[in-house]
Amino acid sequence: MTPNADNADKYRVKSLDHALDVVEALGHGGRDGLAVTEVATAVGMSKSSAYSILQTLLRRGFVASHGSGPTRRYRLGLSFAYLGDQVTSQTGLREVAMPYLEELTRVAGLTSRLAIFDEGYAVAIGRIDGPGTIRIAPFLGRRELPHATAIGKAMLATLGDDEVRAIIEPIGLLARGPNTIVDIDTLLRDLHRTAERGYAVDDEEDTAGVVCIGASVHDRTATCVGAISVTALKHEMRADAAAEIGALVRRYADSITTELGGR
Amino acid sequence: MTPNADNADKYRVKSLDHALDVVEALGHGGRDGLAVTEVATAVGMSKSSAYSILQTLLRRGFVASHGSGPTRRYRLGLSFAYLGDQVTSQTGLREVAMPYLEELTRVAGLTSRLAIFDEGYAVAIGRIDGPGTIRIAPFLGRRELPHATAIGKAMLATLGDDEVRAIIEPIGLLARGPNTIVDIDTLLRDLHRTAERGYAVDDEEDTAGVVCIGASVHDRTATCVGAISVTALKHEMRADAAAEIGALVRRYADSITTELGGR
DNA sequence: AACCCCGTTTGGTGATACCGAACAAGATCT
DNA sequence: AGATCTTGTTCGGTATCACCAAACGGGGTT
Repeated sequence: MTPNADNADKYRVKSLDHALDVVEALGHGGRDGLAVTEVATAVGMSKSSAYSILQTLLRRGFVASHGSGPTRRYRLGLSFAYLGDQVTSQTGLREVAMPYLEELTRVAGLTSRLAIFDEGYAVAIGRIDGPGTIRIAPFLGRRELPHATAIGKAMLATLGDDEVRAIIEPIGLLARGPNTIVDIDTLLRDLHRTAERGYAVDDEEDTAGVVCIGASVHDRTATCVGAISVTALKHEMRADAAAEIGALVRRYADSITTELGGR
Repeated sequence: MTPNADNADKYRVKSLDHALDVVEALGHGGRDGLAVTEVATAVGMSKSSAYSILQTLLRRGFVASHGSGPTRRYRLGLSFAYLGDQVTSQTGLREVAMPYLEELTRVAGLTSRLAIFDEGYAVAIGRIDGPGTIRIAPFLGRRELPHATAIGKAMLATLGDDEVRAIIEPIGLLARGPNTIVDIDTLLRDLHRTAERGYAVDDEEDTAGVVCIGASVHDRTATCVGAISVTALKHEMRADAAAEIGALVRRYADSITTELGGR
């Protein structure tokens, strides 16, 4: 028995893993949720197993359901809203930064975001939507590539070359947009320029047609604890406006840093 | 065997229930998280079981850990930030309402919130913090009593008396603050007045020293889909200011309703 | 009205979740 | 600095239970 024994199952609770599959499936399920059979096929398990898992999550408020009988559908419940808020609030950074983000969005007229580092990736923990009708980069909590985003490069630029290499090495320089930097030396040069001028620029490096400008935030020990950024469509931001916006973003980042007692 | 057979275990995945206990414990764990033993005692299970659950959640990004050896501590991971954002975004209401909330907070100088109905309770799904240093009612996703909050009463006031009774009956009129309405007839009178003037007032009914003013939001079928509110300390809001703020909140709620094509 | 589809229920069994106890490695105290 | 205590981590066995296949029943659709 135990034919291959990857050792990957050590301290793994299989049924919990299955339940997490269900949760993630529901997370991608969209507005009207998923039916039991859809969940079962999505995670590759039997209908009745999916049913039991859904019932358990339902009783605990982790999923909600509407409809009954053959029209019944399940989606994630409000418990996740509560826990997600707890997580993003646990970083005291968010409480301090959000008022500045609101002002930045109002002044610049652009969607702004707040992100932290998580195992080498940039993860947004706060967002203020701009007046535009289209929603750009709307996700919180999703890992984003550090070398392809303004928010990631702003944070990388605060580190030494060897630290950057150590972070990038396991992730790799994947091409995401038309201008993604896929060469480590080019990236390091870009980061040096970023450090000099005080703000990072993502010019269609992550998504075609989208430009971002970001700047880092520091705590009282002068270490980088996060970054803020604004996002715009390419045609909204002309080349000469970038420097102006960059200075603005940098100014707000510095204000947050100051309130944290940092730099 | 099966000595009492409550029938409560039907379609219950016990190990998943245990894992949810762990998640909730971590949710209340605060900034620096919980140690394995703390988790085990909090949920009432063995150390090794808690360890396996934590390891499984860790590998999936649902918890994060820092430290190692005897100083290792666990807290909820950023997956919850992502899923929580998904949940609150699934209600299209949030995307429409948040820009108005931002403006309302700026104009009124007070923390404002957006809430929906969830099985008779009011649940906040969006928030813009005001300039004050103290954080009032900061939670998202937590169920709040409908009869004791401005946001809840604003929604109740859009219903008929019998519907209100049907909602209140299973919940009860629990006393929360100094002025909580604990009598159903008094509540109904308050709701009638709320409907007439267009905004609800919570004058220390939920929390001592805190007053809230809320107004309901409607969709194109004229049914109430949620409510917004502002929160202030009692000494910040004089009696004559309430009517002014009430009209303001009501105006912003109407703007959201209009953008939804409603009323 | 008949068909079909899908949510719900049931029962059995092989896998496994849980526990108790031992091991190891920092932290704390003297 | 050394001893001791506390706490995270590992391991093995067994009663439990998570999973599946198949059957049931009720809406929705044609």
